[in-house]
Amino acid sequence: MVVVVLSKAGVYGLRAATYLAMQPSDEYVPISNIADDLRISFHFLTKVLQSLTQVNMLKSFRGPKGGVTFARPVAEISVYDVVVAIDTDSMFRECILALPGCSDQSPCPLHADWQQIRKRVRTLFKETSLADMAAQVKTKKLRLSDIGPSMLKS
Amino acid sequence: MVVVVLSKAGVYGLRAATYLAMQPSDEYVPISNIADDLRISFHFLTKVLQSLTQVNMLKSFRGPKGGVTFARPVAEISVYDVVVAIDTDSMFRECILALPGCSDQSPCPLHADWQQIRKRVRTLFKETSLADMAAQVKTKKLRLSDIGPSMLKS
DNA sequence: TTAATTTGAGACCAATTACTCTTAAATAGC
DNA sequence: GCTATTTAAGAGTAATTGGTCTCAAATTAA
Ligand code: FES
Ligand code: FES
Repeated sequence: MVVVVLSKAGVYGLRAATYLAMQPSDEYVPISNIADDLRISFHFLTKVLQSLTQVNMLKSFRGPKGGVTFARPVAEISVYDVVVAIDTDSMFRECILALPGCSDQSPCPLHADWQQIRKRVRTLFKETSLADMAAQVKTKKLRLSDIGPSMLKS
Repeated sequence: MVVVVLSKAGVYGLRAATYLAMQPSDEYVPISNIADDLRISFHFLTKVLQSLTQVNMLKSFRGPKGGVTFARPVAEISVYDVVVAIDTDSMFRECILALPGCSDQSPCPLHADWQQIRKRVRTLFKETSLADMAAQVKTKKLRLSDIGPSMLKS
């Protein structure tokens, strides 16, 4: 596929990051907890979250009482950071017609309009922090898994 | 992949449809011509364009002097029509976090914003006709293949 | 020190998407 | 009728993505 806003890995990563942002910031949370609560495959999620630890967004700790936690305040981490770490930023750079060298200098017939739209997506992702995401889920009881609003462990 | 604006098939279909919209509307154009000019695999493009003939957007004709041509005026066919015929409209319906049942009634934390953005994409696609696309390429000499502006057969 | 718990790394398998190839059917022109 | 040209249909293959599994390494606690 060519013009992809989010891959499955990106989706799982974002959901997990939001979930983790809802937890006390000083505790390591086992990936198995996240996977269980969000109904995501534990092994797959482990691999996805590794791309976040590799860019030092998460820190991890092995062994009993281990898990993952954010390396910096969730108010300072944006959806964009998460998505790009997992899926790269190609969606924000590449031509919607998949022509090489998307730019204002060599535009395709949709370039001007697509440019605007993807800028909006970028702005949305950049201006939404994981703290915002977590707050939405908590205060407005929005859903983060397929099991309805806040059947999460509360 | 989960949130996909355009698949490769969708991209090829759109490029080919735009190319075809640049040709005289009363002639059948062989798919091999389109494939050659746009540097797309002939067999793959054939299959992609079949989804357009199957929804009666294109009509086709076999044999010598055969090919494909639009079944109605290109001013009346939108980018949206082409994209949906090839890729379905799932991008305009499904949750960006891939949660089941995207709607204002059971929103995820990104729903309100994502709703707006995909509505814009939808509007762009719906309001851009293939005649518009063709005119852009012709009058502004924008590119439609990877070989620079209008090295198409002119 | 041993056993249990947890992430890390990567091999492996499955599913989906992208692409190719072969054969058939329709049509034109000789 | 015969041959060449073209789309139709679909089987088959390759590449990418999604997902599983195994084993190693780190850490805790008994
Ligand atoms: S979106 Fe096509 S060239 Fe930029
Ligand atoms: S975009 Fe997530 S519920 Fe609509």
